[in-house]
Order: sequence, then C-alpha cells, then structure tokens
Amino acid sequence: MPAHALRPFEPRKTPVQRRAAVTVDAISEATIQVLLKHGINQLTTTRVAERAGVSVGTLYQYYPNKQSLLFAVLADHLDHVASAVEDACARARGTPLSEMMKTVVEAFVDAKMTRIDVSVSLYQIAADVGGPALARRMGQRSRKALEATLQTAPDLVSAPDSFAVEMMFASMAGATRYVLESGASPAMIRNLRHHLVVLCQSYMKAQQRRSR
Amino acid sequence: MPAHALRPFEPRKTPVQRRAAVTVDAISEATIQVLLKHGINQLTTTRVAERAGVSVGTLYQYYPNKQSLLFAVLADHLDHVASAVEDACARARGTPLSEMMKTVVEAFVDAKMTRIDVSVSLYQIAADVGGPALARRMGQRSRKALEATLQTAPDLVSAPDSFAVEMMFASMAGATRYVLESGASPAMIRNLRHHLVVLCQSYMKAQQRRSR
DNA sequence: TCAGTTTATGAAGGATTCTTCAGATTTGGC
DNA sequence: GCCAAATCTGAAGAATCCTTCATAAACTGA
Repeated sequence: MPAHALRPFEPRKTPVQRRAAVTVDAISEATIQVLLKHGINQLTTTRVAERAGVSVGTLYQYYPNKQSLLFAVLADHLDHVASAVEDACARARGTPLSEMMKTVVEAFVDAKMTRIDVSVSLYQIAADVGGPALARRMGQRSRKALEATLQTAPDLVSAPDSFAVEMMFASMAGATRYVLESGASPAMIRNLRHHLVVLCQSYMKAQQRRSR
Repeated sequence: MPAHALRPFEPRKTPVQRRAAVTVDAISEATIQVLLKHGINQLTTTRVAERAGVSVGTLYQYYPNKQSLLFAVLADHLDHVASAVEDACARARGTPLSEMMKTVVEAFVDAKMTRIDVSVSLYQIAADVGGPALARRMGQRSRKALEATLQTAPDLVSAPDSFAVEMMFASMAGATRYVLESGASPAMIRNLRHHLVVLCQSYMKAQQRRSR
C-alpha cells in the first residue's frame, strides 16, 4: 500500500490541551473495549464515544471517520510490537545465534502479551483497515533489524536469505494468533513462548546448513 | 465455539432440482468475486445476488442471513484444505519423517493455492463468522491426522507432543497468509512452499532431540 | 396435460449507522 | 475577571443495508 493510501486515515486534529489528550486516549481505549465486548460488527462510532464518556462529535474531531479510528489503534499496537523486536535485536548483538533467537522471539511474544486484550481484539479489524499492509510493513522492520543483528553473531556461518527471515516472523505471528484466538490460558502462552523459540532456532540453524 | 453456536449459520433449504444447485453454486462463486473486487465492507447481499445473476430473494431461500452465506463459503474452503492434509497424511504413512513432512506441507500449500483468489478473499471474513473457531477445528483435524501418521515413521524417535504439531500447522497457516496477502507472485509461492518444508522438517527434528 | 412442488422475483419495510454542525462549555494567558 | 482559542455536545440528516413476502414462473411425475 503506497503512502498516500494511508492518508485518509490520518488524524484530523492533534490535541493541544491536556484534557484533549486525555480524551483521545479514552477513545482509543474505548475502541479496544468495545471491540472486545461487542465485536467489530457491533462497534459503532456512537458506542465507542459512549464508552469513552464523550460525545460522538468529539470523536469526529480527532478522527475523520470510523476507519481512521480503527487504523490508529491497530497501527499503534503493531508499532509497539515492532519496536520491541527492534530493541531486542539491539540488545542481542554479538550473542550466539541460538541466544539471539531466544531474545528476539521472547521479546515478540512478550510484546504481544503485555495487553492480551488488545492483541485479541485487533485481529478483528485487520481486514477492514489495510491490516495486511501494516503487517507487511512491520514484517519488513523486524526483518531488517534481525538481519543486521544476525551479522554480529559469532557463530554465524552464512546469513539467511531475507525471505527466510520474513517467513520466520510471519510464522511466529501466525502461531501467536492461533493461540490467542483459542482463548490462551497463561500456561498455553508459556508453552507458545517456548515452542516458538525452538521453532525459530531450528529453522535458522537449518538455514545455516544449506548455505549454497 | 460450541456446536450450537454454529447452528444459525446452517443453510435454510437444500436444493432439490438441478437448477437450484446451479443457483447455489453461482451464489457461492459470486460471494468470492464480490469479496475480491469490493471487499467485505462493500459486500452486500444484493450485490452478491446481482453478480450471481439471481435476485436477493433467491439468495435468502438458501441462506437464512448474510453471515450464513459467508460462513458456508469459509467452511467449504477450510474443509477442502483439511481434507487435502488428511489425504496427504494417509499417503505418507510409513515414509521417513523428512519425506513425511514434505508430503504434508506441500499438500497444504497446494490446497491453499488451487484457488488463490478464494484463499485471499476469505481472509477478510474470518473475523465476522467465527473464523477462529473454524480454524481451530481444522487445526485439530490436521493435528490428529499427522499424529497418527507420525507413529508410522520408521525413523521416529519419540512422538512430538500435540501442542507442537498444532503449532506447526498454525505457523504454516500464518506464513501462508502473510505471503498471500502480500500479493504472492508464483515465484514467491514456490519459495514459500520450499521454505515451509524446511521450517517444518527442522522443527519436527528438533522435537525428536528433546525427547524428555 | 395437469396439479402439486420447487424455485425465482424484487419492491418496500424496518432498522441501523455514519457524519455533520451550530451552539454551549471549558481552558489558559493576561 | 476577561477573551480568544480549544474543546465538547448531541439531535438530526442522509445514506445504506438486511430481510421479508406476496406473486409469478418453472419443473416433475403421473
């Protein structure tokens, strides 16, 4: 999705006073709540405003339309996750491959799990709002960060190709989604975390062996 | 999702005459087309009927509501994929682990790709229509089939735990989704197919090593 | 050919929702 | 305390969409 296609989703006005900032936050949070409680189909702009304790008009002061609201919430979340991955990559520089993967994968899962409700509810809106494009953008960010870090691994034989790295993130995201949408118990999440580490470690090691 | 929650999605009437069967097919197909061309938000019951060359009333003769229409299309597709996996598992019995994985993974990807347009467009409706529940059901079917087949592998050290197997399918599905939603070129799809084989093979082998 | 069954039609009812805007209220600096 | 800017309000307009039902057409077996 080209940049201009994201334009109609841009916020209408930026808060100046503190109370406005509070309002905007309340609206974001209310969006999540409504999404969780009623689902995307019952998410109306009025209902979100109600839940946020403001009037619809206020909502439309900051978001040009319903889509832009959903878009903003989703983009925030994905940015949060991508940043966590980037941080982890920075932290993991110079460590052995295996440890590197552990650090990055756990950072990803933990970022997703800091607010499970957000993660779960946002799966619903991906389709509406250019979710695939956003996901791809995040995939690219993560890939670049990890590729740079991989270069610093002392036991690296050959750098995995870009496709493999992107694939790895997509796989992680898919498995995480599956677990979260299954109503993840804490025990399952621990399980997920551990299994994803193994999955990614073994995949990246396999990439090493086939350095054609 | 318990069985009764799926009830309201059940078809209203089953076609008796041939022309009715043709109509139902046309409606299914039209649903895909509209989904692809206009997206879920512009998918109206009238538009689907138009595209199918019938009137709205006809549509409502076979589907009690819009959701049931979407549900049916999604369920069909997922069933198709799950069946393909089950068949592959049956075919792969008694072969070495590595070959087994190749057979199953390729069957999965190929099933998804027989009609790329269907796969792509259906991602949009998953949220509306209990997609997660359907996906889980398919995950279970695939897991059971593969577990049974794994037992017959001559070089199996220890059976991977159920969670790992489910995880594997979820990862595959996630990576596939990512690629398809990126506008998959044929070359990318070949790439995906191959990488997923490697991913699953190495993951399953890793499970062998840690047979605690 | 005929009667009963199946299938198709599409205008219209009923309901929901997005979005606007003119005016009221609050804030912050002076 | 005062004023301009910022913020908030919420009823109502405008549009869209799902679903029904009375009627018509097509089919099938006898």
